[in-house]
Amino acid sequence: MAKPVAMRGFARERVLEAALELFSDHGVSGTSLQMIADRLGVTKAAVYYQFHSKDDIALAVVKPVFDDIEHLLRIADTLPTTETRRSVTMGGMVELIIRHRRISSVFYGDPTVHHLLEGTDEFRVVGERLAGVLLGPDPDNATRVAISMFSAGVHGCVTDPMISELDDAELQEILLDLTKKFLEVCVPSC
Amino acid sequence: MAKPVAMRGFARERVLEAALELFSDHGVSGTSLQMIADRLGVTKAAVYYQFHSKDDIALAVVKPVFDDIEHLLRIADTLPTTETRRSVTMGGMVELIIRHRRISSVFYGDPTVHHLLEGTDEFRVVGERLAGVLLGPDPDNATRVAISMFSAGVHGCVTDPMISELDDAELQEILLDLTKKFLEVCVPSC
DNA sequence: GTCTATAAAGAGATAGAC
DNA sequence: GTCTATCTCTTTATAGAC
Repeated sequence: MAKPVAMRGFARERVLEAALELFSDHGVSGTSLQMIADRLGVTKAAVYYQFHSKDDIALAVVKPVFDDIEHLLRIADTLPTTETRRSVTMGGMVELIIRHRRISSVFYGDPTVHHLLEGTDEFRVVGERLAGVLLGPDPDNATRVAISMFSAGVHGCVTDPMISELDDAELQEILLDLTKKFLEVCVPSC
Repeated sequence: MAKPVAMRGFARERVLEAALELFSDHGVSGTSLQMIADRLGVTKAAVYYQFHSKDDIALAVVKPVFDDIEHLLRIADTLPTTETRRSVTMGGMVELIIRHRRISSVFYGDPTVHHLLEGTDEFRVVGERLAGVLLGPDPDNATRVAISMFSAGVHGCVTDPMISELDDAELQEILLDLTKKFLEVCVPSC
């Protein structure tokens, strides 16, 4: 007899939730399948039933973020000018990163995950499209640096312990304001 | 007969150099002593002769950065106002991070290293003093977020592959300019 | 100061019982 | 779908020869 639909896939979600917490505490390389299993009170074999490898888990954890980025890029594609595409994408990224506050910081800057994403066409392509929209056509060096600093800054800031007391709404308001000012002053072509 | 002074400690430096390259490619957790030994063409035991543990290597790699931060903070301590202390420290950090371009990015945001540094009084204290100078007395939330974004942004940007073609001098010029503008526009108390 | 050898623990992953 | 048990490889780290 099949399990009710409402129950199906719950174990998978629990693995992802536990993995996310551990990844963000210890990094992906610093997290073992044993640690994930222990946190769930199950054995490694039970985890392997849900995912074929540790890489699979890491990719499944980040997937929702890339899905949202892709959605944002589809919206940006409908906009008429380079400038509006860029500013809408930057604002959208801020909201998106805060929505996935725990996830995005885990993966931005983690070399292990970087290599994993580079080796996964689906994700690499999204990253390249995002960079294309943020940089615009023929970006000069100052623009490149400003965009890089913005991206790293937002990702890094949302999980900075110094900031952790701020709730999502408050953080988003401040970050959107900073983003607007930053864009006006620091990106030459705006 | 003792080894000539000019030779002493060279093996140690070679270990640190190899470790730095591997750490920046694979993260600290993703790098094993075997990988370090292999890159040097020696055995693990030879590495263990120079350092008692992997943590020791990681701490020795970051030490020069913290030495320079401490030097910068001593300079900042001599300045009269909160604002000059902050702007001089921010500019100094930009130069310092570029000077240690390969090192600093490895460690900023790496959870393994974060825990290691938190557990080492010498380094934790420097980090706290730095945060104190950058934040100033009684920082509001917007200042906290701006400073956090600045720190993460500079660290993340210097090793962004998108930026890697820029040489140190060019990158420093752009980053110092961005820092100045950012400080004027984004930090409320300035 | 660098080696071989090895211990002891933990990693990722699989097979097969229930 | 979850377990026990196990395999194989790698890890950190030490002991002792040279």
